[in-house]
Amino acid sequence: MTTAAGTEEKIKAAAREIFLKKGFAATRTRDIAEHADINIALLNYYFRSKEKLFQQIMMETLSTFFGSLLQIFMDRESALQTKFEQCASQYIDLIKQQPDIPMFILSELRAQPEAFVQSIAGNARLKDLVIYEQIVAEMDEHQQKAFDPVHIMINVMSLTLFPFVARPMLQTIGAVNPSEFDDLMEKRKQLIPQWIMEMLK
Amino acid sequence: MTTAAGTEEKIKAAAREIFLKKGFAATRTRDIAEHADINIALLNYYFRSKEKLFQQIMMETLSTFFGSLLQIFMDRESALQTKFEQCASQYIDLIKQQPDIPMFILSELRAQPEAFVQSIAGNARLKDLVIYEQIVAEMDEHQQKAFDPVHIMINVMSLTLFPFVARPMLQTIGAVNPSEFDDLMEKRKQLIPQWIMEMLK
DNA sequence: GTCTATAACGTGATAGAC
DNA sequence: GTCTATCACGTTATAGAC
Repeated sequence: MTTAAGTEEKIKAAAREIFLKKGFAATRTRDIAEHADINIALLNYYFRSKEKLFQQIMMETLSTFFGSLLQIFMDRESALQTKFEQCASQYIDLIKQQPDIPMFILSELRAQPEAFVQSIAGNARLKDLVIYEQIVAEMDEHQQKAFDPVHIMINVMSLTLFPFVARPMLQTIGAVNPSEFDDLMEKRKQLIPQWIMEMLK
Repeated sequence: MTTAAGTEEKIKAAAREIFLKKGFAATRTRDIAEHADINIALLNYYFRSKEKLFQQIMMETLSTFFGSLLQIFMDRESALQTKFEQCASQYIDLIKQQPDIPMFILSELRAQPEAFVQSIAGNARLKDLVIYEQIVAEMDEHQQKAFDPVHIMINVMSLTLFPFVARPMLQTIGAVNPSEFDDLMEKRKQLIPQWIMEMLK
């Protein structure tokens, strides 16, 4: 019952790093074990199987990814533009620290269509969010009803997350070089809210 | 030497479908063979190895994906807004037919950082494109120099491609339901160019 | 709890008959 | 060209000693 100093967490840290980088199928338990300075037997002792370990990592990652966002979206006090600013700023900071998160979630969610549905949703549907009401109100005020408000939500996510997801491609086609990518994203913290507000007018 | 009626193409079609859906690591040659109604031996007879087959699929996919785009971007006759319209329209049509293309390219490009560099780039760097010049000119005209023109290129791609990439996630969080997704993307053919032009003012 | 050794299995690839 | 049968290997998972 007595767990050696942080062994379990050490394994999880290694698993997180490798799963996030290579995805479930391309990851070998050997790599995780080696990276955590233990052996495969111990990995299975703690987590029973590669699959179980993966699910745990996935759940925690989803929680990190959606958790902070949900608070912003449900705040009844803050103005709409403030929400967009917080959202862009917070996401860009989070993903700078763990750049593989978006790609990981998107690609593993594609592979396992239904496995994680209840862990994400279950609670809130998009149209129940405070931010969604605010978008609708803002569009009404400008007699702007030319399109579905869902586009706005999609755009916030697109403009924020896509650059991280597409980073290898963007570098390959020479759109950005590695050193200036961070500055570019820093600047987008300010630009994205502006662009989005403009779309509502 | 005599190839049986379309066997090679039949295998490639099956490989394309499965590789695009599951990626290299998660795909088994057995699945491809079964799907093509042949056996593994024949697959290796034609393509020597899983890796070789994959590379062929990848090259063709990259060519499909970037080929048509490059023509639009290099056209000296068409106006900037026209380019954005063509780009959004053409891409959305293309990806509607093969919805897995963007995710496939992005995730496999991450896995194989340098393998396909020369096949994509080699020819044109972003800043040599006609469209890039036009964006710079348009921003000058509006005394709009508040940000790097590269943001605009990134935004076109983000707004167009991200919804496809994030489709499983968007459905999971109840942002869109499967039946209305196509309509949403159809509408974006018109919206994206408008949004982008607005950003330049 | 942690290790070594090994079992059990799945996968990519080939040999050889037709 | 296409098949069946099989090999060779890598991987996950477990048994059992410490």
